[in-house]
Amino acid sequence: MNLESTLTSLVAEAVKNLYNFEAELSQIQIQKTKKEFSGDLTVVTFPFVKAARKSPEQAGQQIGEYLIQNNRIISDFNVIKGFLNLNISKSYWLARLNEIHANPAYGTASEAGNRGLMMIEYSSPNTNKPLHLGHIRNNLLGFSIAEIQKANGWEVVKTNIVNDRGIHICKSMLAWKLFGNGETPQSSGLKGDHLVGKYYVVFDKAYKAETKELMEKGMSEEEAKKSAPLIMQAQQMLLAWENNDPEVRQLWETMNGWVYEGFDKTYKQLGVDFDKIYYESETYLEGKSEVERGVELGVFNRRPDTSVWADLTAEGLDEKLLLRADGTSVYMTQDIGTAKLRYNDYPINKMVYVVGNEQNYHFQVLSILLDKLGFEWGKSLVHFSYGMVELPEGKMKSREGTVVDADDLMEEMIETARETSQELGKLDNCTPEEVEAIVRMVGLGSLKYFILKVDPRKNMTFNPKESIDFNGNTGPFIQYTHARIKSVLRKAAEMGIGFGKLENPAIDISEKESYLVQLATGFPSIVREAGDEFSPALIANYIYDLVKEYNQFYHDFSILKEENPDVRQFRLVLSETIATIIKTGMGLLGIDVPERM
RNA sequence: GGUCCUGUAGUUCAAUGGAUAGAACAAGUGUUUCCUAAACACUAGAUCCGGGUUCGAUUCCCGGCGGGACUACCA
Repeated sequence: MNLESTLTSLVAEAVKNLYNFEAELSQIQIQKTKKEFSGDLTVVTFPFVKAARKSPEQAGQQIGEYLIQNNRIISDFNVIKGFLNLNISKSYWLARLNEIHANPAYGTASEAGNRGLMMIEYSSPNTNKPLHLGHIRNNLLGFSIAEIQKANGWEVVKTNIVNDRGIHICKSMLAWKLFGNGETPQSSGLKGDHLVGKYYVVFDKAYKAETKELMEKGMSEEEAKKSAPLIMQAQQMLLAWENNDPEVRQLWETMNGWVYEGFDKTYKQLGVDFDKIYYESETYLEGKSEVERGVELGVFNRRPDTSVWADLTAEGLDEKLLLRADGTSVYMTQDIGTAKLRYNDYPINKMVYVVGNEQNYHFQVLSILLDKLGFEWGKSLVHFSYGMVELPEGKMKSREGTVVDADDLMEEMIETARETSQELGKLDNCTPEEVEAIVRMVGLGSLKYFILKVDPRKNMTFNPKESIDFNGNTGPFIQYTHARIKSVLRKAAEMGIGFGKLENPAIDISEKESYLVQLATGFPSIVREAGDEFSPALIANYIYDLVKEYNQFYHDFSILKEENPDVRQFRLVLSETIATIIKTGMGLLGIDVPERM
């Protein structure tokens, strides 16, 4: 039983005995004492003053006295208005520190997978262009949430649905065929996804030129866009693809293959991975047959022009198209099919989609449609919706070339980390391999932390210059603290100073130190909360707090020179504990922490 | 028009309904015989507006105003 719940029942008991009042557990609020006040934990006594018929101060005083008489953990208390501040005994904190220190998996669930199977879809790229900054947020959030849910006892299947078919890839294919001169990743030296993306841009330019020309001949913009030769050829290509035209299929396989090679490198650099990849080309037919089934069930209806619609006006939404008049499927159709296949493949207890908030409506509809089709899990799917990433100059627009490319950005972050550590002479004693590994961890850590510390729902501004900062609430600041602690511990080992279980409960530790232990004891509940709320930001900000507190206390403190061996041992144990929490916590964010830097 | 998200220092971000709304960046000044100064300390500045619920509201509810997304026979 943890301290909070012990105290909660104690307070309930106190209130009952003192005032003959049966408090509900939710009325008893235990919180960390604010830094400016003396004490470790605070009981809010406002809810009891009515029943007690006492002033808040008197009630606090009485409850405090009761607690101190009936419990050895509490050593002292003070009352300010309706707040009863409790001091927890030092020996309690020492005992807790021993417990935490002895558990290398501290903060993560002891039994893996006992809560069921959670499938988490994230990334979900189109194959016509490389990944950009927006995908980075998606990938980092998806991966981190998966790690956090694992730590909370879920079995997790990470999945990716690749949009490998459709008009977009046909545009790239057509442009490559017409203007590519047989260029390949090998011949051009371009990464595969970048090469295919290049031809997507080529298409767009040529297409624009065509529509402009048509408009100059007096055609309306809408008409011109529809009848430009290039777009018509692309549509024909899509049709040929659906009809299994061997030549088109061959080109499609080749170009998608290039893209996958490129994506693999990006994913690897970013440190994310998947357990199962679905391809839309393999799932979209399933969606069509599900929609047909819906028509037979009478939950969808077919119009005279043979297109199929779902009427969602009863749910306060509009009507939604599911199959076009020509029988081809739309995005929604495919998602229905993919969902069904997934549930056939895995015994899923919870399905999570990590997809941007521009698709909130889509998932609202998907949930209802699956429910209408009779899937009992339809209603309970989770759309983990996150906000857009904007640049200081505004939104990213591919047309205006303001998109930040994922590969370039990662490379830039690593280079900056390299330059900074060179300037500071930090890595002079390291081998080239070590340097490489460290600057990579730091550069990527900086990027990842910057993105994950923000509430996912909010749109965020990414400033490439400011993000490459190594001070303040940043990844490198946390990594640095970890490295520094490790350095002290190495030194201790060299000096032959051992430290294990703390035996002497009588040593005098300061308020600050017991506060640090207290913060450390809060780690598991933070992990749990982050799981419940799907919030990596919670963990990020907790670790920053911990690190900041630790630095304030130890920045000029010579642990190894401490004369009293018991105190020295305590500080080493505390430091190592904090290093472990940093490592575990950052691990949940997908961020590596170096042993030295 | 409709649905959903969002509004906190100059900027980027915090705050289970609780105490004097926290950090960081940016500016200035200090602190290294020491384990790593990529650090630490000190100095100013903010809850969009109006109601309601409550002992108590940045938080919950209602109404404005501002920002964003969606509302495609695109994916």
